[in-house]
Amino acid sequence: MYHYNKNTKKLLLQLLLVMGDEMDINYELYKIFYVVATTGNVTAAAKELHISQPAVSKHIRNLECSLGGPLFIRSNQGMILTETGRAIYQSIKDGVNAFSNANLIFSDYASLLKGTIKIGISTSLTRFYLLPYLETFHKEYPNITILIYTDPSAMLKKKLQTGEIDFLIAKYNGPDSEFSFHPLGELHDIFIASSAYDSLRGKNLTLEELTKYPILLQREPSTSRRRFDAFCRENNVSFDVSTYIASSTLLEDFVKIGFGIGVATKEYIQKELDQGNVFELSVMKSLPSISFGYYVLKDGITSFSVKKLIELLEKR
Amino acid sequence: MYHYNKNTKKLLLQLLLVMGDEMDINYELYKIFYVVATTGNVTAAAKELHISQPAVSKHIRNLECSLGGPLFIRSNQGMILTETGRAIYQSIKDGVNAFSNANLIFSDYASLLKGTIKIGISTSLTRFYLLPYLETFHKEYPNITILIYTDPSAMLKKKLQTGEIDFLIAKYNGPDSEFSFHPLGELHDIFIASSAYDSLRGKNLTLEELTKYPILLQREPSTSRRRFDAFCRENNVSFDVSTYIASSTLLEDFVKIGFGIGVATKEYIQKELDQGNVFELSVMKSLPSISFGYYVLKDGITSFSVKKLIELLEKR
DNA sequence: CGCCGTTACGAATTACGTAATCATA
DNA sequence: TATGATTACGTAATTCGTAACGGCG
Repeated sequence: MYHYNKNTKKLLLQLLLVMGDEMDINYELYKIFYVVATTGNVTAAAKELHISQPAVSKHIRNLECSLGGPLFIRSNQGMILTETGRAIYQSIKDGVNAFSNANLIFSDYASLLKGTIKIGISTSLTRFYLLPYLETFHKEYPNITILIYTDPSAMLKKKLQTGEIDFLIAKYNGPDSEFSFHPLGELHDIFIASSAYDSLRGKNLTLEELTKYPILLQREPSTSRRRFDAFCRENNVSFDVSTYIASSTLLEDFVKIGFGIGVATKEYIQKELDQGNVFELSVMKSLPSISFGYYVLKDGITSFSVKKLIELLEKR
Repeated sequence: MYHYNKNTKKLLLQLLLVMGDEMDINYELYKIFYVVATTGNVTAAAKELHISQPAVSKHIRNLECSLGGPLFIRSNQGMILTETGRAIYQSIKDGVNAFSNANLIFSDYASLLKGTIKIGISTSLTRFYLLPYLETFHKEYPNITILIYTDPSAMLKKKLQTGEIDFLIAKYNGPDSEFSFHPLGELHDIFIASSAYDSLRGKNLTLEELTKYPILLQREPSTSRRRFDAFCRENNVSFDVSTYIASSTLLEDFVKIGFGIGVATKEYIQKELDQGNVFELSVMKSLPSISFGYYVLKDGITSFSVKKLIELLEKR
């Protein structure tokens, strides 16, 4: 009744392996089985599967041969499950549902109903640049989890390498072999002072003149610091750095109470400038502007949600 | 990065159907995905799947194309699941397990660790014939459920037609279009009497002589009764049927208390004969013997367990 | 150079659909 | 005769494996 002329090779393998993982049966056949079992009808199943009736018939036969026994009782009224067929039906249904579920989950991710974005970015850049984008993004995709990592940029690059974060927003740091950089904007370092230095307000100063005043810099060996040092060397000036400050907000505070002249990123302290707590010194040779943007791994495989957020960032 | 050059036709269909049942993805690809995800390694997966490395690689690519997004991050160290890949992994694992489970269940049935046998058979035939076989069978396959249906044979044949029972053990009833009959043995109807008729013991009687005595027959319009009537017609004798008895055991009881001469199947009452409660009358013209055996539907699709039991019955 | 994944391509298999066949109500 | 399953068979598509390639430590 059953023609075991097929799968001879596979059956041999199976025998040689002495009960393999039972994964050797073509899963497509289970799909066909499921549809035929639920419809009880090869014709209807064929329609549902978008293949011809004989194809379905043959698939069922193949499954029965692969397993080694009948699953359906054929009649001119349709296909009725045998006892064995009924016995395996539930498991196969479970399998089909599980696969459908996998599909749905994938769809959730693809349609941004689910997902996680891990961003490496400094708090300053977050406040100045990222926050409004996150607000927009979160409004549209409220179920995407966003994680912000604020380690120093050197560590963030390591995390980007290892995949701990999806991408990194930071200042441009020269060409790189394993990351690709995409600019998003420009930052400008400026000299700032408080009312204690009101005499300097409005004056167009030279760098030499500035060196007469105490300068406040960030302590941390950041790229900003290195750039400032390079700037000084290039212009043959040397500042009397009175104090190194740990954080940029603290630096603002020191400037405000008149401790000295600070070097800060204009965009980060725009609010302070607007409020008049500090003012920008007019210097003839301005500090070089620096580009910031996002870094991603060069292979560029990113999740749907990351793609979408980056798309949003690049839109403007 | 992804080449959507494949499945164009299927994708079109999917679009036209506006979110189909999500069954359109080749389930084989899920199997491949599962193995690659668990091994984290295309090479190892290829070995496990008994196909070549490039084949696995291409399958994974096809799955990613079918779904519409990446599932793995490729590296020269192996394959790492993306967030989305991790998200669907569990469901796919569930599906694979469900299908494996279906396989195991099938194996249980094929190896007779599970199963049900529904037999139609009279109580007499059960006691006389079937019981020892069932004992043997049950000893070897204790987990097979055996159900005995003892309706009249006409109803049992209907149940066999509808599939309510797997096969039917009964006396031969002439050729049949939808059942096939396989003989298992012979039954012999005899005339019996108790000590009240001791005068007849040892005598070689003619049928005419027998007609002088009251005859006890089964009331129910069984095939046995019809055969007996036919026998009488053929031999031009007419019995004075004093009493019709409902059941064969009751008939024995009536014979035992000397109510008359009974017609019974020798094999069924062998114990009574051995115990000397009743004796067989020696009649010159003996009642015709009748074959009994099992009936199955002509298409002959039976479960593993039914096959095995029938095999046992036919062995001797 | 070895490991691992991908691409290319020709050969073999398979899956498919059309048409014909069978069986039953 | 109509419905539904199976068989036959030629075609078309897919799958597979071999070989070659590319990146990385």
